[in-house]
Amino acid sequence: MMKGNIPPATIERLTYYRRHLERYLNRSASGANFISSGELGSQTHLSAATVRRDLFYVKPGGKPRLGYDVKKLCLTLDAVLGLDKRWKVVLVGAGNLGKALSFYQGFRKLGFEIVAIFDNDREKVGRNWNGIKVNHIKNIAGVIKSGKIRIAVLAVPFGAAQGMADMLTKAGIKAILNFAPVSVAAPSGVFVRNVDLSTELENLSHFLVSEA
Amino acid sequence: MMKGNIPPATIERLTYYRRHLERYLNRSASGANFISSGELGSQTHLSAATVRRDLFYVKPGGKPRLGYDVKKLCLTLDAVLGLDKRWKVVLVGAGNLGKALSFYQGFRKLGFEIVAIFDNDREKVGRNWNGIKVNHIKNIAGVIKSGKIRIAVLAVPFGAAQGMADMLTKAGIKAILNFAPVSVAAPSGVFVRNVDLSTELENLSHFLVSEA
DNA sequence: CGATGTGAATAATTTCACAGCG
DNA sequence: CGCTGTGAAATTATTCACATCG
Repeated sequence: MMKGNIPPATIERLTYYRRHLERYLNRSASGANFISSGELGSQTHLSAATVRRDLFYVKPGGKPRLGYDVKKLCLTLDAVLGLDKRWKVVLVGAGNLGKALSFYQGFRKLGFEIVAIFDNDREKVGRNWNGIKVNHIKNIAGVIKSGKIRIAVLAVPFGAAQGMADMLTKAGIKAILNFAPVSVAAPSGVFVRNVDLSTELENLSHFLVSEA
Repeated sequence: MMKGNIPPATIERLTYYRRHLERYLNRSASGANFISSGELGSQTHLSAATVRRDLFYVKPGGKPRLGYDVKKLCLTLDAVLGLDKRWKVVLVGAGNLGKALSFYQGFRKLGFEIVAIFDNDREKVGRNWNGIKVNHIKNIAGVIKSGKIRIAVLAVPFGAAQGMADMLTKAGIKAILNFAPVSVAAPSGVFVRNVDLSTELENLSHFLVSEA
């Protein structure tokens, strides 16, 4: 791999580019198909300069007057984003959000497969969601270790998040996507990404009150 | 209001601070209760310098040797973030994600109330979720206008997102939280926030492949 | 003192602008 | 030509460091 260091802001946009390029691939099965930084920018609502600067980090091999070979660019982005592999994922928390995530089609298409779901509520244990049985949390370390699973999605309440994150890292998890409304900490070497749905709404209301 | 211009990165963190302060408020009902930038920083996994710089934008009125009056700080943040008001929200898309969002407790607590849910699937129209009947999409403009609703949450598939966003802005929506895996555009004066669950996972896999 | 508030320094990100290639 | 690739400039964000206040 060894890709130098790509800024986080760029990584985030690379995933957008990849998704929009997918449409291109689907539309024309024909051989050579090129896209310019300007076109990709207008599709993603970003400037051509931003697109070129971002792609610069991954050595996209664009051609003057033509742009980027879409198929080749996708392969390059997949390698950078780790989408050329399949990833087993455990989901912790079988509430409404956990359920939505377990049924979310987008994950599997990108190579992320939820292989186990855990909760501490005996009421929920044993239910079958999208082909996966909800398992009791006490079994999680065993499943992670025997399956050599490195990615976890956390969809548990505020108070339970940090404790679960600790349990996950102890069991060998290396990357956590946390949906609890509290940012969780992890030892270095473990990557945590916090997504807070309420925060996102608050951004909107701040915009509305700062207008006028 | 008129708060000067607060950087987007700071706004995002202000919402975190607010959430963590909530715990403080709940724990001690006693009168004066102060928190320092250092304490707040260690709770949120940020540096004291970042906390002070962020709060600087909202004139928090901290006291040397003591820190910030928690109750007063909450009120200040609420005003900046628009949490001292109640916001009516429409939800578009009654799939699994839409369902999780409609049952999500966090929104209502912050003053965001989902008052209507829309879908174009006749199969789903009429169902009752958390006290709200799923309505047909054809009625959305009327509901938005008569309710003077300004915030919408979009949880529809890729292909439907931009069209729906256009319909929403035409009906008077001023802020959109978009969960579709495509960023949508809107005229200036309308604020769009894109949240892509797949993107978040891709950040994790990039981290895992860039290690080693 | 030990905390805030805040200029100033540093770092990161975005944007510009243009040489050079096919 | 019209595009990429890429230094350099501009902007934005973070961190430092310290005067100041209760």
